[in-house]
This record gives sequence, C-alpha cells and structure tokens, in this order.
Amino acid sequence: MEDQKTPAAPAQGKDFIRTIIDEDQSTGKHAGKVATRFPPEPNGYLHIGHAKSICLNFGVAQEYGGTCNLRFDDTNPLKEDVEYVDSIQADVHWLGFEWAAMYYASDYFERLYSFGETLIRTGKAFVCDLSADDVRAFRGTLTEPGRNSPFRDRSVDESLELFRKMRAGGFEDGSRTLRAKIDMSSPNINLRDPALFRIRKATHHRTGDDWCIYPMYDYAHALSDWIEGITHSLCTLEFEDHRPLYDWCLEALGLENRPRQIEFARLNLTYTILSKRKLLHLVTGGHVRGWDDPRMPTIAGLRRRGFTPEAIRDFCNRIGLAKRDSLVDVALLEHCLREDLNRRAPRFMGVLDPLRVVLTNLPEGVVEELDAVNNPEDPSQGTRKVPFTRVLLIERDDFREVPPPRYHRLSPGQEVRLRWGYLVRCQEVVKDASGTVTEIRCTYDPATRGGDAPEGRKVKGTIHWVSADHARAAEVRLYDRLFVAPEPDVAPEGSDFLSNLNPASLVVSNAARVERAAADAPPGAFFQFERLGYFTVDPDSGPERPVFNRSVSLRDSWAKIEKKTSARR
RNA sequence: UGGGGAGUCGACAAGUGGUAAGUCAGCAGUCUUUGGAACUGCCUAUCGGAGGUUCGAAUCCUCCCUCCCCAGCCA
Repeated sequence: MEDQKTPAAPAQGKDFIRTIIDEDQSTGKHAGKVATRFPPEPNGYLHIGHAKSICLNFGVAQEYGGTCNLRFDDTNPLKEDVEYVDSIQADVHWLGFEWAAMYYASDYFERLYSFGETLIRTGKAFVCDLSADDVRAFRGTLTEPGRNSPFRDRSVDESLELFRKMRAGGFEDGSRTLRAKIDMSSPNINLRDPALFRIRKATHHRTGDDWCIYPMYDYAHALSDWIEGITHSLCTLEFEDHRPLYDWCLEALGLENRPRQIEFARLNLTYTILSKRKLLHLVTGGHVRGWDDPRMPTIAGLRRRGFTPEAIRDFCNRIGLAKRDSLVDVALLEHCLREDLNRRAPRFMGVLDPLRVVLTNLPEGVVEELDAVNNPEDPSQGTRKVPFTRVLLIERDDFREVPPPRYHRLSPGQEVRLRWGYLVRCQEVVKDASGTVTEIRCTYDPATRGGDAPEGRKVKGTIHWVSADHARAAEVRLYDRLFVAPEPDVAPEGSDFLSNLNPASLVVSNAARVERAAADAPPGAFFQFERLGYFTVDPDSGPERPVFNRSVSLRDSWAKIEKKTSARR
C-alpha cells in the first residue's frame, strides 16, 4: 500500500488499541502476527463513521506488517443487497485501501452449520420450540433473571434431528431456533441462552435459496474471525457486553488461537446523522437525492461533494481513538479538506451572481491575454492565460453603492484590483426602473497590467471576474449543512431529526459564469474558484452545461467583520 | 433499583506517581494581487465530586455523582 502518506501521523500518544497490539507483539502473542478485518453488513452505504473503522483496521494492519480482510457480514438476507456490497467495495478502494482477501460470512455457512451440530452434540446448544414472544417472556428483565426454556433439556439426538429438519426447511419461519445453553440467570442478557440460528425462508443475495436457516451475528462473527485467523477484532462500544458471548462461542468449540475483540467509541459528528437507518430514511423519504447526495455523510456523498480520500484519511487520523463517547466538530472535517485542497487545487475564476462592468476606456473588440497563476501554493502548477475585455462580469456582492465600514471592494468613486488584471475605478452606476443596479461603468488604469499597483498606491481590495464574451454558463450547487442543529437528534417533543433539516442545505445558481478551463474540466476534477471556495465537477455535468458542487467554502473573515459591525448597530 | 463502559480546555485528545502536549473552534495581530493561505500571540484547563495514601496524584485506594450501552429469532 503505497501513496498513503497521510500527514500528521501521531508520533507520540499511541491510542489504546495500538498500545495493546504493541504489548501482544512484545509478548509474542499470535506469533507476532496482526490480522484485522473490516466487517460491514451490506445493508446500506458506508459513511464517514465507517471510514474511521476502515482507517483503523487497514491502518493497523499496514503499520504492523499484517493483513486486513474485507468481510461482508451477510447473515440477514432480509436487509441485504448486492447494490450495497458493490458500493462498499468501491468506497473502500476509493479511500485508498486494498484488502488482503475478501470474504462473506455466507462463505462459511456450511462450517457454521456444522459447528452448530457440534455444539448440540456436546450439550452446549439445543433446539428451542418457543415462539419469539415466549422467548422474550422467558428472558426476564434487566433486573430479574430469566427462566429455562422447557425444551432446554431435550435430548441431544432430538435437537440434532430437529436442527437438521430446520435446515431442510421442515419448519416455518420463527417456529424454532438453535439456542446456546449458557445461563438464563446471567446478569448479562446476552448470555441468557441466546439464539445461534433462526429460520428465515428468504432468498439470500449470494447463496440464493440454499439456506433457510441463518446464523446470528455473535455466533457468525466470532467464528468468521476465527476461521480467517483474525488476531484483533475491532468493533464499536455497543458490542462490549457481547464480548463474553463472542468468547463463549470460541471456547465452547474448543478453538485455539482465539481472536481478541476490542471495542472503541464510534464517531459522532456535529450537524450530522450517522445512523444507517436514518440515512436510509433520508433517501427513501426523498429528503435527499440518493445515497450519494453531496449533503450525505456517506463516502459516496462526500466523494460527490468533492472530498478527497486524503482529507478523509487525515481526518480519521486526527480525531483520535478512545472509549469515551465523543462528538467531533464537523469543522474539523472541513478543515482537513481545505488544508488538502489549498495545497493541491488549481485556481480558476468564476462568478456566481454576475454584475456587468463596462470598461469605458477599453475599446470594444480588444482582447488582452493576461497571465494568471494557477496555484500560489504550488508554483509547479504554472500559469494560464485569461482573456480581458471591455465588458466584464464581477460578483454582485463585490459592489456596494453604499459601502459598509471596512468594505474594501468596489463602490462609486473607489478603486479595486481585478485579480491578475488591472486596477479599475467605478465612475458610474446604471440602474433599471426598479432601482436595481444593472451595470457599473469603470475606467481601468493601463499602467497596472497584471494587477501591480504603482509605488505608493495602496489598493486593499482584489476581486475576481470573467470576460462576459468568453465566460461559459454553468450551474453551481452551493451546499450547506444538512441539519441546522449541532445534534440533529435533539428535537422538540413529538418531532424527530427531520424537524432539524436545513431548508437551505442546497442553493442552486443557474446564472454562474466561469472561465473556460473550469467548464472543460471532467467530472470529479477539483479546483478553487478564487475567493468562493473549493468546487468539484458533478457527474450531472455535460459539455453543454457544466455543473459544479461547492465542496467547502473558503474561510470568510469578511463575513465575520460584517456580522460584527452590523450587530453593533 | 441487574450487568457492561466512560468522565482531562467550547470540541477532539496526550498524559499510566514527579508537578497538565497537540489539534480544531474562538479571539487579537502581522503579512498578503484570493478579506484565502502563511505566521505570531491569546484562549490564565488542577484533570466529575469528596475523602485518603504519599515528600509529591489527573495518574494509587475508598465512597459518591453524571453520562452512554444492553431485555431483536438486527448488526
């Protein structure tokens, strides 16, 4: 795995998982091997929370010279689909990782079944005829112990016969389960004779109708880990009290070289929802345009939004790893993107809300080719030519007839610099009948070509622009946070996270005009429209109509000044 | 009021008995042909609380408080 020089590798302060692995290495546990796995259930798209797990599992394997498998935890045919297995593979690859091997829990169904028979034979599991409701009733509560199933003590032979009949399709869904024989009075509810297999006459996306019984998560996961020789099975905190069951499964079968499950806190992000169920709801409810809507925290959404794998990996390295519940500021994610793109993205000029500027002292028909630097942060990206003509388009917001305090842009009588162009002075404002400014007339100073101000002349403002004749029309999609609340789930009584949806999370500009090179960029290309932010070309883009997504805005200190000064009044 | 976890600056997070890193955010500046970037300074955290052990504790002990997870034939 080359080309993954994610910056800011924490030199000191190893996280607790790597500390554990260090210890295992020094004591020679697992013969010094490190084998991890990323085990998604193919029932939804991967999101930024999964990225944390992916970076951890694949990262640890790389760092210790070990391996990391991709394993689909496909034990519930009712919820799973190939669309998801495809997207998951694509997303892991896109993030920059390559698995040592790819497996499906369903690859192990036969072995898992056979392990089930073994457990029956050794008196550690039994077929239970109780209905789901009855099982619940027998389970007890958090404070009261449960009661043994009346079928718990039936003979090994009877259970074996019943289990075979379950597999053969002889029973209806829900009529029977294979249960572990552990302890109905355990304070840990997961140990109260948990189900190991249930009947589900459903077509599986991989095994078709080969099976009508499917293993439960705890059982399948522990054994799959063991089968693959996983050494460190990393998962999130909610599985902490499943660990005794994970261990039980391996121990009951007398398996050696057992993997160790270690739990870490899942990622939570401000202004974001990271529940597969709720994300699915956003998609099916039409609140977004799909799993890859640029407002979604899915890997597919982030990719379409213009996030880079580098920025996401950097983010995952920076948020740290611990066991305490945390809520990471989404501003950190945005920061990581800006930092990456500032270094790498070429600059272009584009105007979102155009205002005509006529240079009265530049004759019509004259086209000057000016040199513009592609990336001030990276001279190797060179320069390009931009056409300068009599009629220009600037950002409407870069002109104020009555400039507020500390406004450094264009206003009547004032001078401003056109980036890479000339210094221009506003001489006249043209309005329509309703009083809307339709055009401003300026003079340019031929002595300031390239934007160089003569000795002693201070021009504070520099604005972007395009030539009206040369610019290309484009659609620009401005995205904002999907939710207005830092914790979307915190909603008033009677309402849910949907009530916190941001009505302005997408604002489309159809009036935008951009320089040609930007309009010709292929989908997925990223760049900065100077002073506006970082953008990427959306897949909706076509030769006739380029479509740009704003990935993230630039930090805007003027917005802060303006907010403060207006608040003061 | 069962069991399992967790509590260090606004947010993440180092620190594992020797006297509280770093990052993001925020604030104030410098600089600037992006009010971008970069750079500088500030952000005065005694470590959930109370006791105790110790020359010395965020780090050890005791008690207490708060928060999260678990009663799917989901994962």
